[in-house]
Amino acid sequence: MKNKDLQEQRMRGYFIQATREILKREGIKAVSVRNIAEQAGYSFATLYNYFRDINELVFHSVSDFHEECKAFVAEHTIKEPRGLKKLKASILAYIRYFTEYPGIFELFYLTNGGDFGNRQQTLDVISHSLDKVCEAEWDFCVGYGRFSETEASQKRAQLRYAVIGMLTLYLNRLTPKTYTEFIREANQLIDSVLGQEE
Amino acid sequence: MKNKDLQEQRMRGYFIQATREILKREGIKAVSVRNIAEQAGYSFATLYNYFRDINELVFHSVSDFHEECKAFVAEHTIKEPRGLKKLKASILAYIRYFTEYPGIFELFYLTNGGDFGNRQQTLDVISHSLDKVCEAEWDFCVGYGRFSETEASQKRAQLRYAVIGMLTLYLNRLTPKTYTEFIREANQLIDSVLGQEE
DNA sequence: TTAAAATATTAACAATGTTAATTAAATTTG
DNA sequence: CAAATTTAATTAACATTGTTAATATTTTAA
Repeated sequence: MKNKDLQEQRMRGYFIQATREILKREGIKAVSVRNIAEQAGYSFATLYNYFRDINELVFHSVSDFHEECKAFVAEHTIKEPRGLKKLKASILAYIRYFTEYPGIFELFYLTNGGDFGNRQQTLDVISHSLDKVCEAEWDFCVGYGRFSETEASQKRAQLRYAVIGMLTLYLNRLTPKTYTEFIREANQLIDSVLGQEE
Repeated sequence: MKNKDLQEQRMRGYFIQATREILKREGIKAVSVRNIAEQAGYSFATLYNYFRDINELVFHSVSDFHEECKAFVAEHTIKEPRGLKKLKASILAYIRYFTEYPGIFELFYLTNGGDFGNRQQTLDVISHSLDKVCEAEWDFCVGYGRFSETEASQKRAQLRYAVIGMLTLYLNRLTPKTYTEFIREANQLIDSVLGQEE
């Protein structure tokens, strides 16, 4: 029965891939059972043979996007010198990823997910998304004494929450009104938490 | 034609009131044209004689809830000594208001409002909601030299964003998992930003 | 090749927001 | 005060949503 599993996985993959594309391209409001199925090349009812409901499908994408985000940040900070500089650049790249794909931010933080499949695992991925992305750099900074352990953990928490708050207000409430202004505000915030590099 | 206006305002009031009640009681997912109309005692189509669409109705509640929130905070911090103590208590009360009425948090920060009526005004009310609630206490702290102007504005920004981020993760992503834990985390965050009271 | 099982599709339902057509109410006018 | 007209409220209808039940089709087994 190996073929069976393989085929089933393939089928699931088609729907997952379709969902990812729609999410990234048009955001969550464009995701519908019929939309996904069409993009996958099947009838909308077929979807229910492979997924319990549309939420399972949507939230399955979370881990994938988290990996993509990590790669995005790594790529855009590769030539930064390790330490505070790279830490700050990573946070800015994280912010930039979500401004480029606001639909993914919506999925991660704003979508009402009272009822999604892998619950706890998915929730954890989301909640510590920024922490994970910056993990190595935090360790590095603590390693060479830039921050104490408790200092680091305080600042990490401040940034974890503040970055989500900033993105929420900007992407969802248009505050600040322009991207330039928003990025300036983000820089100020990060500087004021991490301290100016000297 | 004074009666006309009066009657129209009354009618609008019935629908607005109904919307407020549903939002507070059951959150935004329970808000529907037919639901509102039933609670208001009219047919669902009547609603369209007084509001362009359901969004106008929903977002009209924002200012009201902001006032209510301010009153809530004032009431719950009335016996705190002015200054840092009262500032911190105000932020905690603000947080508590939204944990008691998560539907209102959803309305303020999480609902996709690409298209609501009084746009800019409503957006500003939301974005500076915490700032407004704490305005007097910030001024007081700056007044007696506890913080410099720039210090205050940095910390104010940090808290503005971080509080929204915390509430988002707690109410929408169940992190931390318990209310007790969440409040502990909130206290830590506020202390680490404002500095311990000595 | 035919019988059985698995899988995909169409049809149907309930709920959503919104608009058009229709009925009821209020107001103005003779 | 009664009839005509304007205003307001309701019912009907449509397009979209997620989901399930009933069919049609394809694949597998004998």
